[in-house]
Amino acid sequence: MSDVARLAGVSKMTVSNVINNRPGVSDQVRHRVLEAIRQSGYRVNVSARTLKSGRTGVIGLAVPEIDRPYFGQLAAHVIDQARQRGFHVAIEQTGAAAAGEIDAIAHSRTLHFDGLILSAVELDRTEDQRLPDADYPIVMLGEQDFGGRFDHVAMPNEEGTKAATAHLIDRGCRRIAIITGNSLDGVNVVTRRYRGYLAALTERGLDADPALLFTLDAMTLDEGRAAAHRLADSGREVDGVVAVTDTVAQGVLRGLADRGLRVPDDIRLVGFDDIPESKFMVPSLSTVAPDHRWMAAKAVELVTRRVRAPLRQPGEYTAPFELLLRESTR
Amino acid sequence: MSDVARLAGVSKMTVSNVINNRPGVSDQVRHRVLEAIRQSGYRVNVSARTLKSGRTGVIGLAVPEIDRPYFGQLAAHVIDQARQRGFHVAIEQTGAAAAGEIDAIAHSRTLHFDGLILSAVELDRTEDQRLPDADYPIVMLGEQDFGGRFDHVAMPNEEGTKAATAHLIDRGCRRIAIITGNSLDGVNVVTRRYRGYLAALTERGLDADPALLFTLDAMTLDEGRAAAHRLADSGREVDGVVAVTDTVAQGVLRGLADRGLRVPDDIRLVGFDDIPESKFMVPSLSTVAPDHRWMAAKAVELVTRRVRAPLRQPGEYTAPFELLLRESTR
DNA sequence: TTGTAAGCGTTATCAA
DNA sequence: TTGATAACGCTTACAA
Repeated sequence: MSDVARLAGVSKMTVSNVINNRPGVSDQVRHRVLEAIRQSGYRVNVSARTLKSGRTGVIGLAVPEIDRPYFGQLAAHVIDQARQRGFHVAIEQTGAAAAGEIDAIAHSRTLHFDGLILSAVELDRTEDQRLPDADYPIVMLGEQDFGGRFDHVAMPNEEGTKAATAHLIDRGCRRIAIITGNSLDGVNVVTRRYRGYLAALTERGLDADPALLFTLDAMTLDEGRAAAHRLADSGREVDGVVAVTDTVAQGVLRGLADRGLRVPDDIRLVGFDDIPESKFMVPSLSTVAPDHRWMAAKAVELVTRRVRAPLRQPGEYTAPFELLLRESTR
Repeated sequence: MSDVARLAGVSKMTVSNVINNRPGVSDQVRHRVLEAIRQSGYRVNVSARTLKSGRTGVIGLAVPEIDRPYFGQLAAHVIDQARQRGFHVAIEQTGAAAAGEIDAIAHSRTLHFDGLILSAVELDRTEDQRLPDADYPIVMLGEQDFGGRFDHVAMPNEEGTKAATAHLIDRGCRRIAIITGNSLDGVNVVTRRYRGYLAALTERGLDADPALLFTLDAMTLDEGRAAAHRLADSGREVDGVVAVTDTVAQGVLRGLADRGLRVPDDIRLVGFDDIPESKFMVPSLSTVAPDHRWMAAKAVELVTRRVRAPLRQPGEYTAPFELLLRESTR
C-alpha cells in the first residue's frame, strides 16, 4: 500500500479511500491511484483488514459429513447464498457426533468466523451446559430443538412425514412400516418424523403396530439396506414403508431388491429430502421435498443479520415443502 | 494478550512463548501464564497471527459443484487430510466453467489461502496466458493436463476405462457403446477415457463404431438419462455401455429403465469413480474405483509441501484403481 | 480534499 | 530465562 501511495504521489490513506470507494477523493487523484494499483499489481491484504475490523468475512458451515447427498446439496446452496452477500464458507465435518458439534462451535470462534451455521443432529437442549453463550452468531439448521436459544431453520418434519404417510394410505397401504433413527427419546428429527407418521395413521383410523418400527444406528445407505433385510426376514406382512431420509430409502430400495421384493408392486416406499438422486432411482422415489434453497437462504440471511445485530431475539422458521409422487408409490 | 501478561506479571512476549510451546520458559512462569490464560478466557487472535506470519492456515478446494457425489466424497477426504496437517479448507464452486476456475485461483490468492487444490474440468494447458505464475502453490486434481506446470494428481483414466471395457468384452459384449463428454479434442478426462475404450476394443480385435459414441454437454444425471434415451431410440443394437462417470451411469440406468431395457440382461453397464451410491443402485453398478483417499492425501501432501518449498519441480502422480464387478455386468 | 498518527494482536530480534 | 521494541498492512479519528 505504501508502494502504491508513493507511486501515485499520495498518502496511504488516500489509497485506502480509493480502494473502498469512499467519497471525497478528486477524480484526478482517484485516477492516479488506480493506475498505480494496476502498475504495481497491488492487492489488499485481507488479514490486515480483518485484524483491524475484527471481521473475517467467513461463515462456518458444520455438517455431519459433506459426502452425504443432502448435506452436499445444502452446502452448495449455502456457499452460493453466502457469496451473494460477500461471505466465504469454511466447511467443518462433525462426524454426526455431539463432540464434533461442540468442537465445531469452539473452532468457529477460535478461527474468528463471523458466524456459524450448524446442522446439528446430535446436540440438543439437554446439552445446555456445553453450549456457548448466545453472543456468538450461531444458526441451527435442520432438526434439533434448542428451546428458542438460537435462530433455528427447521424442516417440516412432522407435517411432511404425515403427508407422506397419508399418501401411502391413500394408495391403499394398510400395513405401513417406518424405518428411522433410534433416538426416539429426545426432541429431534427422528421423533418428529415418527410423530408425523403416527398422526397420519391415527387420523385415518389405523393402528400403529410397534412391530413395524425398524430403527437405525445411522442414517446411511448401509443401515437402510440392513433394515430392509430385517423387515423382509421378519416375515411380517408390510405393504408400505416410510423411510426417514432419501439416503436411507435408497438403501432400503436396495435391501428390498436383495430379497426379491418389488417396489411399488409388493411394497410402496416414500422418503424425505428429495436429494438429487431420488428422481433417478429405479424405481424413482416418492419423497417429501423441503425447499432446500429457501432453507439455505434463510440460514445465511439469519447469520449475516446476527453478525450486524448480535442481540436480536432468536427466531424459529420452518421450510415449506412439497410431496413429490413418483414410481415408488405408483 | 496484554491482559494475560499483566495478570501473570510477565511480558506479552513470554505469553507468546508459552502459547507456542517455545523452549526457554521456566516451569514456574509457564504455570503462572497458563493459569492467567485460563482465568481470563484468553484466545489467540488468528487474524493477528496471520498478519504477522503471512500464513492463513487455510487451503482452498475448488470443485465444479460440491453436490455431485464424487466431489462431495473428494471434499470429505481433503478436509480430513488437511485437518490432520493443521489446515482448514474453504470450498469454492467453479460451476464447471473455465471462468469459474480462473476466478477460483484469483480468489484463492486474494484471500491469502496458503494453497489451492483445483479440480479443473475445463481449464487446460491451452489457456496458458490466463494461468497464474507458478509461485503460488496450486495442485491440479483429477483430469486436465497442464504440461507439467503444476503438481498433478491424476485419475487412472485410460487404464481404468480400458479395464472396464475389456471386462464387458469378457462378459460377451460385442456392440459396446460409450457415453461420455463432448470435448474429445483436448487432453482431458473425456479424451483419455475414450482412448482407454478404443484401446480395449483394438486389443480384442473389435471395431470401434462411431455410431456408438454418445456425447453429453455435462456429466450429470439428467444428461446421462437423455443419452440413454437417444441410445435406445436410435434402434442400434447395443449389448454393453461404458459410462464416463458413475453419476452419468446412474442417469443411464434410469434412462434405460424408462425404455424398458433391463440391465444386465439386455445391456451391461459399467461406470467410473465408485461413488458411495454405486453399490446401492438397482442393479448395483460395476465400476472403476480409483483410490479416492489416496488422491486426497496426495493432493494435500503436495500443497502443504509446496507451501514450505514453493519452487520444487512439479510432479505427476496417478492414483491406483480397482475394477469392481457388480450386478450391472453380471 | 488530503495527510498524520495511532493502533488492531501477534511475533522476530536483539538486549538485558 | 525474560523483556522492550518494532513491524506485519490496514483503517479510524482527527488535523490541515
